[in-house]
This record gives sequence, C-alpha cells and structure tokens, in this order.
Amino acid sequence: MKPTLKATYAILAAVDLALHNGNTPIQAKSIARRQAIPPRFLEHVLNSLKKAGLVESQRGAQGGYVLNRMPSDISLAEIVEALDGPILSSPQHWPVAQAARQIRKRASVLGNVWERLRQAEFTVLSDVTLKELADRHQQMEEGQTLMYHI
Amino acid sequence: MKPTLKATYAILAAVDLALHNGNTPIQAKSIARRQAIPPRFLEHVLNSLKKAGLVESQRGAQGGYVLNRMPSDISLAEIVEALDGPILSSPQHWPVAQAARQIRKRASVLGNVWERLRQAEFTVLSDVTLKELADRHQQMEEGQTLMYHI
DNA sequence: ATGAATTCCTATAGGAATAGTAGGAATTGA
DNA sequence: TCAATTCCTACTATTCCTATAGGAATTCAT
Repeated sequence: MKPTLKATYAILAAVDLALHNGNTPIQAKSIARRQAIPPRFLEHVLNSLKKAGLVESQRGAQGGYVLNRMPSDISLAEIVEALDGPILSSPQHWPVAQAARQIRKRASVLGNVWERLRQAEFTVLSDVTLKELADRHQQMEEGQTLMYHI
Repeated sequence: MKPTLKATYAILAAVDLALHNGNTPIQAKSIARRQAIPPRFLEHVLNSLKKAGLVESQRGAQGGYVLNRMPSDISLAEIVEALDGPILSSPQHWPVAQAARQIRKRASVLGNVWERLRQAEFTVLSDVTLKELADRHQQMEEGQTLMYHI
C-alpha cells in the first residue's frame, strides 16, 4: 500500500534535477551523493525515468541527466508510474486457478472498491508537482542555513 | 499499493459470514469451499479476524465463526487493518543507515505526501461496509439465477 | 586519436514479504 | 468416547524488492 523505495528514489532524484537545472547535465553520481541513494541502483532508476520520457540523458564524459519538462508540469503520479507501473489499470491479483464465474463474482464485488482505491491514490499523486517539492526542499535548506548562522 | 490477497480473503470470508448469518456458526471449511480460498490458509485469516474482534469463534464439533457486529457496522478498513496492519500510522520505510538530517529532509519533503496517500486510502475503505458488499453479492446471485431460468 | 568519464544493458544475488502447507494440541457437541 | 472443529507453531515455497557487478557503448576534452 505504498510507493516502492525505487519510486521514492526517483522522486528525490527528480527534485534534485529540478533544483540543479542549469545548462549542463547532472551526473547520476552527484545526485546519488546529495540524495544518499546507492549509486548503481540510481542508474536503474534514472534509466526508468528516461524510458518514461521524463528526463533526457547525455552519454559519455560530462554526460548526465536533465529534466525533459518544467518541474511545474511533472506530477508525482507520472514518476511513480514510471517506476512502479501504471496506477489505475494495474493488473488484478485474483488467484488464477479458479472457475471463471467465481472470478467474475469477486471482481464485480471487490473490483469496484480496488478501483476506487487506485483512483484516490492517483488523485493525490497527480496533485503534487515536482516544483512544489523542489520549493519545499529549498525552503528547508534555507531554514537550515539560517540555523547555522545563529 | 493494494491490499494483500490475505486481506481480500478476509473480506470475502466476512461477506460470506454476513450472507449466512443464522443462529449456528459457520465452519471455515464451508466458507473456503464457497469462496474458493485455500482452506488451511483461511484458518489463519479467520483467526486474525477473531483477534481483531470482528468475529467470534466456537470451537469443537459444530463449531465455526459468527460476525461479532452487524454487517452495516463493519467497514472494509477494519478488515484490511486486521490483516495488513494499520493503514494510517504504517511505518515509514526510509533506509536507516543515513544521516539523521538527510532523513528528516526526506521525511518533511515526502512524508506529507505519503500521509495524504494513506489518508485517501483509508477514507475509501472506511466508506464501504460489509452490508453493501453482501447486498451486491446477493444481487449478483439473483441475477445469475434469473439467467438460468431464461 | 586516445583516454577518462559516463550512461546503458544484462545478469545475478540477498533479503524481506507474501502465500500456502503441515502436524498436532485443545475443545466441544453428539 | 469419538468425530469434528478451532487453535497454535513451525515450516516451505514463491514472488517482489533492493542492491551489486561486469562490461559494452558513447562522448567529451586534451
């Protein structure tokens, strides 16, 4: 009942990209360092983001990743779906070796509920954009810097 | 992001109990047959429901299970929580071996979102009662009986 | 051109959670 | 007394998640 750690990493990486959006691509290694994510694991995560079209990559030396759209135009739903698969039409997990009628009965009794669950979840995740998280993250940093100056 | 199969079994079993609420307890074996649930697995499920106070059990011959409250007073949230653990205060899964500040940063950026997710889920599940599902199930049965008479 | 840096692809290992099975003890009604 | 049933504990199997590894492909800088 929760996004995987992989999806969480993806969100953190995307926020990191949003915060460091210059004209040069950002290396996975530096993201991993800043966000405390296992570097080689992050490679996979970023690759998934790329396949989903959310980031673009530049190979070779001085390569790295860049967001493909504006942070205000990327929702958490998109990121989570890129890593954990589609939220709304995710496959049902009824045990397969049952009579078809039994399955249909279950599906129509409970399927409706499961669908409402996924819809609610999707709504929440669609409502949060990368920009909001990035802004929040930045505010925290500033807050901490202030702390140090006391 | 979905209730476990165990919780699904629990709901089906509870609906079954709601439909067969006479004065005699219902045996696990018969529920398992009707709902196509692995019998010995169902034992565990029903036991969890009992621990949660949702059903009462009668041991020995002619024993079985009975709902402890009216179906209209039991929500799916209660059943799911009995099997999968609490929905709202479910533990966060941040990797532990990180600097505390890093964790706090993540938590305050994302924890809010995760909490909203769980809250949305809880709301949906709280809104559906056993009675509604039982009614629906019964309507389906009647529908099928009609079909046979055509 | 060469080499270092980086992404990309594939495979695999370890561990945790989930699903299911098994044996037998305790209880209870007939 | 016996058969039926829940209850308790342990175990096994399977799947999913997390993470690591090796090396191929690419690209920039010198």
